[in-house]
Order: sequence, then C-alpha cells, then structure tokens
Amino acid sequence: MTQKQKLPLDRILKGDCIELMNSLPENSVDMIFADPPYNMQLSGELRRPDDSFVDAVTDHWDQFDSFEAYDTFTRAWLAAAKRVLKDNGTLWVIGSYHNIFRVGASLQDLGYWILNDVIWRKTNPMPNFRGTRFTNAHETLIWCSKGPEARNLTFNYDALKVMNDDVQMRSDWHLPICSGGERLKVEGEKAHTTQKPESLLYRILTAASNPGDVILDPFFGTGTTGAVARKLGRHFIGLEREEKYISVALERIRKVRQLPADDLEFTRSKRQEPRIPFGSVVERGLLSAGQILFDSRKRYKAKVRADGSLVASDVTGSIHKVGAQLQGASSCNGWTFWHFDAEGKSVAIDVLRQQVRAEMN
Amino acid sequence: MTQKQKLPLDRILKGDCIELMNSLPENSVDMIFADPPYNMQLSGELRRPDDSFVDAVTDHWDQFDSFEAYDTFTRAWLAAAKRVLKDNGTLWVIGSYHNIFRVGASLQDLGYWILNDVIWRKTNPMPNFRGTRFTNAHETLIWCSKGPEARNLTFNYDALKVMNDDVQMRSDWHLPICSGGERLKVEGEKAHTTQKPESLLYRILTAASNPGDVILDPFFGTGTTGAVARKLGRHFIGLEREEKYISVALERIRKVRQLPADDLEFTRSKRQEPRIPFGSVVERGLLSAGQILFDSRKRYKAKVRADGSLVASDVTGSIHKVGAQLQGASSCNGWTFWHFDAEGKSVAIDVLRQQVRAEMN
DNA sequence: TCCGGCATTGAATCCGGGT
DNA sequence: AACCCGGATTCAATGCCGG
Repeated sequence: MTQKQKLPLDRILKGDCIELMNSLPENSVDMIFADPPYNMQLSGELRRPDDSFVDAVTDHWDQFDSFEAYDTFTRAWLAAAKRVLKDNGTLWVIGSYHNIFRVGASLQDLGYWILNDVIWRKTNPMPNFRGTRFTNAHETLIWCSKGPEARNLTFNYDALKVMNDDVQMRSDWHLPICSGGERLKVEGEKAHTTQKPESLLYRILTAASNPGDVILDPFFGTGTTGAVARKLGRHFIGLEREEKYISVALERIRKVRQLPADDLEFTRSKRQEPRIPFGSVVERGLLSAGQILFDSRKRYKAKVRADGSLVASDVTGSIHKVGAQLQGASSCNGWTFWHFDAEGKSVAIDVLRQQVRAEMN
Repeated sequence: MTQKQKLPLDRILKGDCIELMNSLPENSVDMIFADPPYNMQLSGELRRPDDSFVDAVTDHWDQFDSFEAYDTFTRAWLAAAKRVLKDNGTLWVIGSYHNIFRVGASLQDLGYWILNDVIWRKTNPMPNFRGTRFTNAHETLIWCSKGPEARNLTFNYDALKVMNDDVQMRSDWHLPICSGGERLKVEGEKAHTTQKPESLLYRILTAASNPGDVILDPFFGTGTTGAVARKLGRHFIGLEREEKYISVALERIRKVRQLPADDLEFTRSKRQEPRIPFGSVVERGLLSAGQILFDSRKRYKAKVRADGSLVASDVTGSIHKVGAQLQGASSCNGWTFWHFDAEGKSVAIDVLRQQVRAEMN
C-alpha cells in the first residue's frame, strides 16, 4: 500500500483541522490551499484554538490578547500543515489586511519560504459606502514552500504563460468574486459567507499542481477547492468542522464531472523533458564527426568531434561551453546557439535533439 | 511660538531616524510616509536570458542578521513614529513580501489601526528571468491611524474620486516604476537603488493630507516625498543617515516649484466641508417654518419648525431622525430624503444646503 | 525629422541532477 | 556539503544610433 493509498482521498473529514492534519501521514500531500478565518474585527468574535470565545475587546490588553490568540491558532495550523506537506509541496493561504500580515509573519517564523505574494483584484468589489476609505478591492494570497532549500516545486510556468496570452503571469490576478449561479444557497440564504470563486482555485491548481496530485484544504467550507480539484483531475482532502458546510460541499462535488483527460493536458516546460546528450546525436549519425557548426549570424564556427565535443580555434568542450567561451558569456545553450547547413538552410541543432526524442517514444 | 513653528520644516535632518524622531515634539506631524529597508535576502547573482547582469539591491542598509533583528528595528521606528504623529494623523508604509508581513504585524501589535492595504501594481515590473515564479509585479502599502478610536482623519475622498474618473478609488493602484528622466543619477549611476516614483507620492499626499500639512519621512533617501510635498504645498521633514543621499535630495528639491495655489484646490470631500445645520437653512429663509416636506414618493410628510426640527404625526426631531423613524430605519440622510415643492417640482432639500455653502465661499 | 532596430534596465528571496 | 555542468529563461519603457 503506497503512502498515497493511505490517504482519505476525495473525502471530507469532520473535525478540528489541526487534530485531523496530525492524524494524516507526514510528507504526504502535494499542495495545500487554506482560507483560514480572517479574524475578529469584522465578525466581532474570535475563537481560541480550543474553540472558546474570546471576550469582547474593551482595552489594549484585551486587544493584544486577541491578536495573540489568533497568532497561536495560526502557528498551530501552519505547523500541522508543514508536517503533512511533501518536501517539494507548496502552501497557499488567502487573507485580507485583517489577518494576512500575521499569517505571513508566522509563516516566515516557522521556516516557510515565500515564493510570491499574489493579489486577487476583484472585478466587482463591494464599494466603501461611507466614503472613508479606498474601495477594499483585493485580497492577498501567499504562496510558499517548506523552506529555502525546497526543490522540484511544481510550477507550470508555460501553462500559465499560455493562459496569459503568452506573457509571463504576473502576481496580480483580476478575477470576479463568487456570485450569481456559482454562489451556493440554502433556502435562499448564502450557504457560506466567504465562498471563493472557482476561477481563483482553477488558476492556483493549474499553476502549482499536476493531475493526480493530492490537494489538502484544512478550511474546506462549502468545498470550492474540492469541486475544482475534481474538475481538474486532482484529488482533494477536505477538513471542516461544521456539518452544515460539509453537506453542502458533498452535494456540490457530487455533481462535478472531471474534465476529459485530453482537456487536462497542459503546456509542459522544456525542463521536464528527458535530457538528450549531444553525443547521442553524433552516435546516431544525425551529425557526423568533422562537420562544421556555426552560430546564427555566422560569427563563430566549430567542428564536431567523434565524442560529441566541439573544437573551435583555441577552445574545446561541450556545445554549451564552447558557445559560452567564444561569446565571452557566462553560459550558453548550445542546442539553440549552434546551427548546421541543411540543403543550403541554416538549422539549429535543437531540431536534431527533437528528432532523437521522437525516436525514443 | 506654535508647535508647528518648533518643527524643522522643509529640512533634512542627518542621522538615525529613531533618535531624530524622539527629538521632535510629540503629536506634531500630520502624516508619515515610510519606505523602510525591505530586508531582501538574495543569494548569488542573477543574469537575464541575454546573459546581462541584474544589478540588485545589495546595499549595506538593507542587511539584517535575522527576522528578529528586523522586527526589533521595525518596532523601534514604528513606536517613535507613533509618538510624533498627531492623534488624527496617519502613517503609510511601503514594502514587499520580504518585509511587509512583519511590518504589518508589528503595526497591529503597537496599536496602530489599519485603514487599508493598498497595492501598487507596476505597469513595467522586472520579469522573473528564470521562469520559476510569477512576475513580482506589485508592492504593498499599509495605511493606518494611531488606533481604532482616531477621529477626523484626512481622507480626500472626492478628490480621489474625481482623479479616478468619478469612480471611487480602489485599493489597487496602477502606476509605472521610476525610470527615464525622473530617475536621479550621479555620474551615470543611479543615485539610489530604490527611488520611488513621484506619482505614487502624489496620490498618497493628495489622498491623506492637505496643503500646509507637515509630512514626515524617516527614510528620506533621495527625497521623493520632499519633492512632491513641495510641489503640492505641503511641508516636509526628511530624516536620512547617508550624506550622499541628502546632497542629491537637497539639489532635487531646490529645483521644485510649488504648483499655483489655484491648481492645488481640489474637490473637497463633503465630509470635510463645513457642516451646515438644517436650522441655518430655515434661518436664512430658504425654507420657512410651517412648510411641508415629503419624501420622493410622497409616502411620508413632516412640517418644518422654527428651530429647524421636523414634526410628523407622532415624531419630532432632526430631519435625519424623523426620516429614519417614519421609515422604521436605523438611519436616514435627511438632506436627500426630504423634498419640498418648488414651482410644482419636487426638489431635495440638499440643494438648499449647497446654496448655503456657495454663499459661504 | 522620423522611424526602425538594438541596447539597457528595473527592491529578485529566480535550477536541478550528478559527482 | 560543495562543486560542476547541462541548459532553460524576459517585459515594458527609455535611449541611442543609423538611415
């Protein structure tokens, strides 16, 4: 039984998220999305980690107490989340100015490493009715890894670039709030006060997870994370205390159909493709020893040797190293730098690599 | 000698900002803008895809040994800032994800009250050259008062609305970075690695200060705050440790001309306009006692009394209170709720208030 | 004088696998 | 753990130069 099979995949667990996370195996989930309580000032109430109420705030000490209580709660769930997250996994947290600064500082204190803060710009925020502030038109997300040394994080850079008209995706996202038919209702009332739009989760899961990955949401609510995960062919684990949210979420997710596998395919990065040594191009006879290569502007040239190294005037080495040295650059991608003559046309040797890759499939 | 006259207006003080702030009189400045070190933690060098070198911020003043050291520094200057700030003054801090969460949490711990977080969306940010993150395309500003009880804060709501094509100004601002002719140079090199654009300060000062106000900047650098303050007819006090920045700032500000007073007149927020009691409308004869007022749909009516109160069936009180009680609402803006008959047409009494205001100028 | 092309630059926590 | 090395990776604005 693999680690993944031990997980309660695609289920909602009822209870306290800290206890539930501690009951899951460590280093087991690929990504966490968390939409924790935003804090007291708005709701007028704050619960301690043991679920007791903090008394009304009437003086400075009480106020300090309540921030402290919120911090204690925050650090507890962040620590539990770090334990269940894989070493190459990432965590997303969303919040507003009421709580996000405390969450961010706690993250850093616990050793998490911030990768980006992302701004969700609302296309249709609620105006400031009294004209005393700027329209509160955004919320903040923090995206982080388990530490500065974490490697092999999932970030589908090229998929997002394509989504964004072939320009690198920025840290500010312009998306509508959850309303209309998407907004879940129970007897005419909204089922959850802070339901997030599916478009937001769609972008997060596309960016930072792959099909088949396990996504944990410790504040599951009415299950936006689960619905989008299912649609995108990811597994989810939802943690939620309130039965009323769980029942709505179950019903909601039941209706979701996973997109056809074909449609789940996305633009992969070159980094993920198998490495082809230049030597194998020579080995297979796609280029022969003695052949002359040159750069696109024909300023430099070099000769191919039998072992797949190049020789230029006074330099010898790999296609990359020779390219770099000739240009006086610190590095060089030899595959795109060097060209050969094919029926009068200058062609980058990268096409030969693609040929080898094609033969390997 | 007034408190304001005791201040070193329109000057730059050289030295440690905490000591200097402690030497200023308490409750004396109207607004503070702070651009503290971000405590960026860089490792190694970064090159663009074209192999050119990225000249990053490696200044000694941005280096701290630990988060704890940074927090200690942050709390110290925030506490000193709170002392010199007037009780109705506000503080702005700018930062990136490296430091802003720590700053925000410290602010809250010290009793500051966050009014908004504002996102500066850069039109032309530096891209992520390695394709490993989202473009870091924004910075975060926190705007806060000295506490939740602070009153009479300066917020020029209508000026910003006009600036924003008559739509309420949002919490996300789209502005270019400082470049081109605006970027200060010394012998061809940038004078300061983190010079902020004047447009950013322009908007901040327009929003949260008035002509004649005193603006303190404890991390003055090359003086963007001072230059914009002077242009907009505000006073500045700059604190700066490094002589090399001070000399550049002095020269820069010397060249700035204040805008003509006429151009400084902006649409003043209604909130700040002199309050007009309904009684003065009666007093001036714009309405006379005994006159009948009604709401736009003529469901309710009330009679004006000599003292400016209204009488309805069984309610007596201000135009606001009577309007609210008749509707069974908790509040009501009497100025727009109540109408009178002017030559057969129904007109809101607010036009009378505007008439009074016009006469007062 | 204008236009097109090329170079420069900006608060950056910017790779991964193998030896 | 430190080093080595293959090879993947950029957007908007400004300014300079040549035609």
